Amino acid sequence: MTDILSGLNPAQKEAVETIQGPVLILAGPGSGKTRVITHRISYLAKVCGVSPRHIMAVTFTNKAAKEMQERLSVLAQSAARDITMGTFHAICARILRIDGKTIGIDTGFVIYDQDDQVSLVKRAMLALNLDPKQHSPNAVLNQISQAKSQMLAPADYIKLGRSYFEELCGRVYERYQELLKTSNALDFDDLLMRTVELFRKHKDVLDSYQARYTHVMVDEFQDTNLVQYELVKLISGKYRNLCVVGDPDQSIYSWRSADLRNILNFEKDYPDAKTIMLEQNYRSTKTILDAASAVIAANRQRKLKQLFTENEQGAPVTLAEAYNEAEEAQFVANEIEKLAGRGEAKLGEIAVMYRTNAQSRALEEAFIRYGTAYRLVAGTRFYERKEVKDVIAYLRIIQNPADDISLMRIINVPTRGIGERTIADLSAWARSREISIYAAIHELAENLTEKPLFNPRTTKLLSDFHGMIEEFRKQSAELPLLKLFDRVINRTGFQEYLAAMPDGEDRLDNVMELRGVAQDYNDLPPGEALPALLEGIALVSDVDGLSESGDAVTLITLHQAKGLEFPVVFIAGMEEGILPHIRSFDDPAQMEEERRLCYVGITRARRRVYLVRAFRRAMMGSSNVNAPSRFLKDIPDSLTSGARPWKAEQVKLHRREVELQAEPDVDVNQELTELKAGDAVRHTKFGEGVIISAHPVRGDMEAIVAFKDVGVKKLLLSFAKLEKVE
DNA sequence: CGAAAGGCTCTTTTT
DNA sequence: GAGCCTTTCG
Repeated sequence: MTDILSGLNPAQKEAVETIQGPVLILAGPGSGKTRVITHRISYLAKVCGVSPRHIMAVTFTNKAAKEMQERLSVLAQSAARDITMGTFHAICARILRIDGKTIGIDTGFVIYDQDDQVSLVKRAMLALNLDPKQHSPNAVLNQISQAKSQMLAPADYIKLGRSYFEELCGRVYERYQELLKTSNALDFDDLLMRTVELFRKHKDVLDSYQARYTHVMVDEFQDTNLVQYELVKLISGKYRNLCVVGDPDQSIYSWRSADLRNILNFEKDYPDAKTIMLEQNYRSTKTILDAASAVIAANRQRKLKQLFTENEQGAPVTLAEAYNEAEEAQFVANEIEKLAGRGEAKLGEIAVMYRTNAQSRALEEAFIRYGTAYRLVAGTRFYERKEVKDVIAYLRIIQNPADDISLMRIINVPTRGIGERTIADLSAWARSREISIYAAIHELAENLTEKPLFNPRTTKLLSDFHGMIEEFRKQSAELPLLKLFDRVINRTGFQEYLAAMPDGEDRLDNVMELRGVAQDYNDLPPGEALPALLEGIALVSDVDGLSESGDAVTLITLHQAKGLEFPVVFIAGMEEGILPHIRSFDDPAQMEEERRLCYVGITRARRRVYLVRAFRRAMMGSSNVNAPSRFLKDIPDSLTSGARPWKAEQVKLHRREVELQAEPDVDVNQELTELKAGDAVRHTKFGEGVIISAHPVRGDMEAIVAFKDVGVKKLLLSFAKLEKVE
């Protein structure tokens, strides 16, 4: 047991040993937080003899939960598995599967993701004769989600409604909940809110959970919302051994209703709480820590910490600038090649971080050109692909035919002659009777309606579809999951349908990848495998797929990077409008969050940080000139090296230099590079024109040319037969 | 009804 | 630049 405490500093030791009552651990970046949590659990189990069954540990991602479980090597595997560990959403889903029926939730419920939620909002709006083009369904959904995060039922929300928009959202919210109910579905917020509802309405259920969980721990507490806080208050209510760990400076999810007040007010809610500060950083060099501190120091909403490190000074933070995002990416790829070449860092030790997902594209292209291995952290993007979602929709319908959103997705995919008109009529009819669409089809197919709603042809089509789904449903109880999966792919004609598409092979690959995911569940009994698979899919997070294996550069958003660390970190897009993001400009609170985001990024690094910016950046088609990020100016010169300050002239000079550089792996045809903006040219087919712009692309030159007769064209100069005209 | 083509909006971040 | 929706034609 001494080994559990050995190697910990006094603050860490205190955090591990304080197991009675409420505890707030304020853990700066790199302060050994994860270590403290795992040691604390080990300590509880091994030293204090607390049964793992009585411990709950809430993590921010599934990956964090899995890793923690692995790190609990002091404990036997089976003991580690007995600990309730996972994200709030996963834990709540488990609770509702077991006890949800007490508040009227069917155990077979499906979980709606963002995509499904938007579709559902649209349906709700259409049903209310509201135009989804007038009010963005996304904005409405946002309001609904906010309401749910404050545990406001539609009626409560409507009462509060002040503006016209809020009144509208209230009505949509009401209908939205009705649709969820008929679809036997819960959205992400429901998982949390309805668990609270369960506990509040059914004291006996709450009692049983309270009796079980003598010790509750919550990681990343700064990113919890009010419902989540309420949840842990309830669950830990009997024993009050609640330990929350977090860092207000790393709170970056307010847009998801995370509420900084949770952590700032914890001591008020629990006056007897013990607060422990972990202030020694073991991760970063002194320089990196100083730079990060300089950035965060400008925030007003803070709980002050005195971070320090005994690590060496280390290299200065490298500042770099590029003309545009392509050049920025090239700089990053080039620099990584140098680092790897010098043996300074392996590819797997390097991460490139950015504010928006769209920024990954240019970086990927550069890495492809350089032949640099990389992995893009975007696991859920895979599940967002059409073909993947379609197959999932079939699987969901099999488990839960009431799922209208999934049904609408696939009722005519692949096309089977059930058109828009039919679907509209069907859905209106179902709504008028307050039954699900599938239930309506069922009645048609079984001839349960008094008078025929559709012509014989349509009725036949619908009843064929019904027969097929019924067949699947019967098989799902008998067949192993993979067999069922294959049956669905074949019987629906999905395979041929994809094969016939232009990019069919890729899409088929994706479906096969999904099959690979299903394989993990294949050993479960037929009745259990499908629900388990669907729940697994619904609750994955992006970083969950991030594997340690393979030597590759990690491309990751700043949000996803929270909780991770890398020896070398690049942050790309250090520009006004990107980081800080333009949407935060008019709101000081949001601006502070951008600052925290920057802070999180810098503090991920152990040895080296590069902050890179582009002078010009293409966004949503058009190209903008961006000023350097204000955060760069907060880092003292003494900590940095590289380009500064930025002047337009310098950028232009730099640009010229880079243009003169040959591409790294391909020789650009000298003749091609001689064509430049303003040159008059002649094309064999398009006739005469003028070059508007020319820039290098993958060892080639791409030119935008305005032709006299045929208008503006984009051409690759190696292919296009362009002749210079004097 | 279905395929193809053109026009439109959107992108912050995600369990 | 891309996915989604609408329009148009067969």
